[in-house]
Amino acid sequence: MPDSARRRIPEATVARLPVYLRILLELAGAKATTISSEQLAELAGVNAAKVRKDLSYLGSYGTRGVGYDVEYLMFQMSRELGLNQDWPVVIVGIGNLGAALANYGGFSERGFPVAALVDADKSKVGTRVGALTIRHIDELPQVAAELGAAIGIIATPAVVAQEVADRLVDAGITSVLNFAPAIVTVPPSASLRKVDLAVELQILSFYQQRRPPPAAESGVQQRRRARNAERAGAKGGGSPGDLATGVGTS
Amino acid sequence: MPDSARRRIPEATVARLPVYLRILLELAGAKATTISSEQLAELAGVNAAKVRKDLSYLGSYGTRGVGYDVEYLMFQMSRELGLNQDWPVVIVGIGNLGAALANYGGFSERGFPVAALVDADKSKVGTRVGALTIRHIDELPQVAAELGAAIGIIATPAVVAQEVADRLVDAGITSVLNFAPAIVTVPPSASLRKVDLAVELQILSFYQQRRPPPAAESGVQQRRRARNAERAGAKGGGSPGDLATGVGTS
DNA sequence: GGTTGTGAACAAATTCACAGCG
DNA sequence: CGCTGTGAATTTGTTCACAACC
Repeated sequence: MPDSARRRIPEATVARLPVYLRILLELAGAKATTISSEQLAELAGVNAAKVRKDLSYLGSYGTRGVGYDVEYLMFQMSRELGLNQDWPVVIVGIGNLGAALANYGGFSERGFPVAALVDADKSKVGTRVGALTIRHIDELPQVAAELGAAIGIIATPAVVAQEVADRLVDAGITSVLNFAPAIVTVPPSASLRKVDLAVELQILSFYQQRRPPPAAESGVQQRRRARNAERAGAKGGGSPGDLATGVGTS
Repeated sequence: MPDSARRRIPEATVARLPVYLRILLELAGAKATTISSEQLAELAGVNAAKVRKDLSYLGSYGTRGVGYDVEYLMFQMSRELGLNQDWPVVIVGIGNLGAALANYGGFSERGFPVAALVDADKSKVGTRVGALTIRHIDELPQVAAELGAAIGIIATPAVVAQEVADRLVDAGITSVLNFAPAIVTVPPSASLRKVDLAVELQILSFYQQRRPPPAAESGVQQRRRARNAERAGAKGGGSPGDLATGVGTS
């Protein structure tokens, strides 16, 4: 199959690719060279058929009887996800959450350097958080342009979330991650995702009282408890016996 | 339809109920007495048919030709979600994120008081964060028992996330919200949800380069740009023009 | 033998469209 | 007339199961 001629990748698959990628990264660090769909499924907490279907949307990058080459799969997946380049991020609203996100190393590590902090509160402007100085939200267009930022994070109170989203879009930002507990919309030309912490707890509350959920969201296979599935060896330089501590179960 | 005889509520619906509930809360604060599925859909950023289907799983609480009674719907929904009572929460891992979550008022406000903070780092134990003193993770069973905590939040580094989950479950906690970028599993008797911040950004990165996503996750209707969809009419006592923009909130 | 890639079966979720009721 | 509640149609996502291939 040539490099082109690819189907449109389903949304559900797109949401899982980053999880696979993180696992591949760990595998590569553990010197694994290949991995089977069965093993990857185990580590990702999903079904093996799903892994194969998901990966097939990227192309036919596996080898029958062998599995997938870890490095090559990582490369293709990163490319598909657009993670060859860094995507600088602007955080709007430097309260508790905004400041924590600014200090959170996990973003830069994974290719999303926090490049600017912005707030509407003039008493905060000029203050430093980590290595960055907070700037005023009115400067958003300049700030975004300077950095070539494409992603904005909203960590403001709910009441101003929509206004902030509008200003982000006006400043040329096309991807928005909203942490404010409010419904926010962006034009079709931009993308939006949201994380509502209290909503997550409320969902848990529902299942707290009744039976547990059907299958625990996007992860967790009940049979075969993954448990110490950490360090996944696979055949490669690494110690060859320790993959998943229970891969070929059941 | 009597009070019993209810279908099993689909997972996708459960995930949206808290969003509706938040909107109803704002509406009630703005003195709205009734709301139609059309208006609620607008405010929630979803399709009206979906709202009606979702609400129908709770029972037949609407009035044809009129809409839903805001207070009554709130009551039924809270009951269904198990939000009549508070659910004390234990946060494990008081780093940047854990501390921010501890200080985040949004949890207590919505019925999830942060009741205890726990960390493995002895130099942190005894330290205060807000009104709480950090305790050692070895005390988890006692802490959980003291508070009757049912929900645990994992805000630790990825490597210890599974171990922490195990200890939470052993301590009698049956709902876990995982912020660590690692796959964690819990026994079928417990529930699990996860929030992976970097994964969210990576998903956005995918849509950044290509066309925008099919319909922007669980919100946003492209047609009828919600925008100033604020003020959801609704016949009620309150000044009928001021609903959103700063609903009852503080 | 082992493992992928995928068509086909199945299941879940969404949307349509309209009867039924206030 | 307006709006709910819901069967039916459609779309999306998951899982099975097996031929193809290394």
